[in-house]
Amino acid sequence: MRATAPLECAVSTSRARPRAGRGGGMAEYAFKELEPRWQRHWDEVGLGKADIDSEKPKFYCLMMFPYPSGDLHVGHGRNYIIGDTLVRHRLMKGYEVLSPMGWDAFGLPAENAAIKRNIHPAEWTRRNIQAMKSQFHAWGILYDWSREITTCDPSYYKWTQWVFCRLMDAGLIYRKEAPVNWCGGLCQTVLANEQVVDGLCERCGSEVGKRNLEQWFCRITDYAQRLLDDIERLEGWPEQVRNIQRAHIGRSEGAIVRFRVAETGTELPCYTTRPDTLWGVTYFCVAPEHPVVEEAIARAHPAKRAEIEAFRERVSRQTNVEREKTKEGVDSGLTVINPVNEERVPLYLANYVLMGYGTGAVMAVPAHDQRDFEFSRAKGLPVRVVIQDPAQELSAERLEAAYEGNGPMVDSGPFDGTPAGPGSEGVAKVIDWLEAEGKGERSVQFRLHDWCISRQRYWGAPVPVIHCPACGPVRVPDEDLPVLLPELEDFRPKGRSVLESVESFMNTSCPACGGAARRDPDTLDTFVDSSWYFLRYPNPDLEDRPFDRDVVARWLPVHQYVGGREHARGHLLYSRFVTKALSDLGELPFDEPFEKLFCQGMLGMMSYRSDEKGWVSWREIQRDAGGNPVPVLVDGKPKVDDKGRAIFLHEDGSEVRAEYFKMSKTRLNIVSAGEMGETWGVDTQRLYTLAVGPAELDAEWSEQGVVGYHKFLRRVLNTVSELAPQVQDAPGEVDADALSPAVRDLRRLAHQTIERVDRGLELDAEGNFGFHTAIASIITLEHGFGALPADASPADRAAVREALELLAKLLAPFAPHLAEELWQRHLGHGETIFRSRWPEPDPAALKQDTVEIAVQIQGKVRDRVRVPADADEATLRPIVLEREKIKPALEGKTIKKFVVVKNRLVNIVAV
RNA sequence: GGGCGCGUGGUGGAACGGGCAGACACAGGGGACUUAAAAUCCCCCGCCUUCACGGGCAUGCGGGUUCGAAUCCCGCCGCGCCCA
Repeated sequence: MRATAPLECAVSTSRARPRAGRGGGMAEYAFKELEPRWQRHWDEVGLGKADIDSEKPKFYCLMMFPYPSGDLHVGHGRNYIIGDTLVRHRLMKGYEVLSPMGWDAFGLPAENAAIKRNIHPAEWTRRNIQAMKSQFHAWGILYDWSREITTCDPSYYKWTQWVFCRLMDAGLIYRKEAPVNWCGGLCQTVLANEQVVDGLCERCGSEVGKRNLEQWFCRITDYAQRLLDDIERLEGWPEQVRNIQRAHIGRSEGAIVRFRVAETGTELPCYTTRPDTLWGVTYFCVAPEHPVVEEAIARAHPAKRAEIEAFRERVSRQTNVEREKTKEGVDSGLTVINPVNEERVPLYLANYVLMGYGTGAVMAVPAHDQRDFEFSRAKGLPVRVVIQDPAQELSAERLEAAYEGNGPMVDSGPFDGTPAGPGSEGVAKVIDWLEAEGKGERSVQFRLHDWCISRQRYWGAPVPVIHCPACGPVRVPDEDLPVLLPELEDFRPKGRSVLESVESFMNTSCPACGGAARRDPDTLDTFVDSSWYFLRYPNPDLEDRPFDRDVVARWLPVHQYVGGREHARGHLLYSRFVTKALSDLGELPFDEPFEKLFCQGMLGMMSYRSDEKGWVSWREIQRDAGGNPVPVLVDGKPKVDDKGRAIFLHEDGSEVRAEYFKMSKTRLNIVSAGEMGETWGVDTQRLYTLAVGPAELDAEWSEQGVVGYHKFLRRVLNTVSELAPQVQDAPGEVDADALSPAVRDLRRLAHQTIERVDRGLELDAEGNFGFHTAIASIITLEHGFGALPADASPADRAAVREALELLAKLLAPFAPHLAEELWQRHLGHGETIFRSRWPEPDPAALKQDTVEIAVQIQGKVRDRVRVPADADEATLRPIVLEREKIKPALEGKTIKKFVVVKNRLVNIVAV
């Protein structure tokens, strides 16, 4: 693309501006000095403080609060840098901004780390909070620290317990014995499904087994339909996260069909989404844990009995993932009667049937379900086709895979010929018929399970319940909250609840009858802590309530939530649920917590590994002058290993292979936040973090890239420090009509940049920000400045001054320290730039007299021509047709069409 | 296997509702300044072709709609994510 116009005048081509050399007045970019200086200044003027009673429009910007886990690397920074960029932009736009921060300080990571280091979790947590807080400060992130929340603080978890009590009052809390994921390794505790990855513990990597425990559950399934329906309202959420939630809730429609055991008459209700295939049932499966298995054992011959028991025992040790993969089963010896045709089919125990889903019993239709098909082939069970493929005749003998498509029903009694298939009319008709015949009924099922909220660990909020021998479980009265977590020396897991062995904690009296009673020894899942924390920030000091209804009504739902995609199922779903439950209880006047959500991608970096040394630091790799790793060459080509990974040289001469990963300590591919700030400054980090690529995508951190943005900031400083003194005495108002052409161009560019930056700082239609394009446009603006002639007119000086101020303001959300330095030190303002007014583009400044348009013939660009702005066909036609590149090409042809796209192009169609 | 999404230079990526493809940056090349280096500044940089002016081909591949397609539609191929 060509430059807008060749600029003859001195201002606005960089070429014309003599750059000062060393000692020639070039300002030193002393980021180490100026960054802390302005951070102190912002503290002093209380820039991060929110006035909760302000009348101004409000912006509640929330960044997911972290586990206080220790050192931060630049990859961690992305979340907070994105949030703070928005915060500073909205501040300048005149919003009252609430930007709080806190600590998700309870939970396994804190406890495991504390055990490993042999210090108390409270102390470990306190230190980490200290370290992280000062890092946030050093990053220049504005928080209202007077609203800081720490979930392990009794003044906070008192209200977490209060939330539990409200849910309990609402009948949403219950106890049940349930097989739960049990980490037998370091954690020694129950894990949520989200914490089990590929059958291994997410935290410690140990194998996860099964255990039956009496647990506290929360009836989130009561809200499944609403949680699903209201996803439609979350228009400010990424579509991907909405999809994950829809899938996780997993609504399906079908029927419960009443099968029964032929030998004993026991009812075996079974849920199916495909009642149209009922006539194709050739066997029946139950989970090995199903109660009916006891009947089978009781009636079986001894050999059979042993087989069943062995199978059940073996499956009990399998993880759910294994169970779904392997598809094993054993005949129970019993048979089951299919209510639609009174046929008797064999009853199997199958490992892939899980007790937790539906009724733990499934009908098997090998012809129309692939899983059943595979199982039937393995066991030699019959196959019966009951839906015909309209494309080709299916027969049970020749079938090579289940047919799961649509077609007419066959061999299905009264339904022969009915169109059937997933979600078809046949399904609906069969359900109506089942209901009419009393053989079953319509049913909606969800994949979502109730939320297990109890943990057998120490580092959590105690469950505020007292077990009384006379009254049963009684919740602790509100006035007795909090139930304090006792201070323990030894809090290591011992295979049961840690608190159970603390007699002084356990022994208490029943709040109902006053008799001797025992406390509940479990602690709450940390997802409970974080399911309501956003309600506390606007009123963190309330002592008699968790939040003030009127205050949260004014400030919530959170206007912009920023955080990682990994919380799509857990935290975000639980927060939505708790908000709805509290809303139903009349505690809240809204039922969705987060209006808009943005999920940033992760930052990664090349990591290097050798066979002998394992992972090595990226710092130890040999590099060329440009800072690029030197590839090992074989026959002049870069050497790669069998997986195509490039080979480089370690500083000791050994070969290492490169692989890209998200930043992690184990792979040594991290850049620590502190080191980054030391070397390049936090403005450089902030700018690079946002410029490196679209914020919603993962991106690769590179040292060379960092340097590029550092140089840009230095260039900005030079430009402003050189030009500002020359326009100090310029008139305050810009006389737009008196500008030289070059300055007019500069002014137009500056005002265009306002539009571009504003656009990048608002969510677009796809739910993404455009930080990187906003920064690109600021760079373009900087390129637009040139040297100012000594005899420049007052009007030109005023416009250059305006453009310099715009440059500083537009840069402010991204590189706040440097922008403040430019604003106060170089442009001579007495108050922080963040209390100056964010600029509005001037429509007059944006206007152009002439524009360059493309001239196409048959859709191919043949010429470019400068024409008056907004010219119509009548004006353009004579200009274009006389062009020396166009005229000959149309010789002897008739123009059939003359398409004009205003200010962009004309397209001539001629034959 | 199902659902969703994505394929643009050496690289990350721009292209606002179909309208000049490659903004901006990194990497690379050349030059200025300098005793030299660093720093800084300037120029070039999709592919092919041409001494040059220019021309041809280009947004994974093949079709279609349109005056005009990276963008819309259909079919392939490849990748990613989520759920199995």
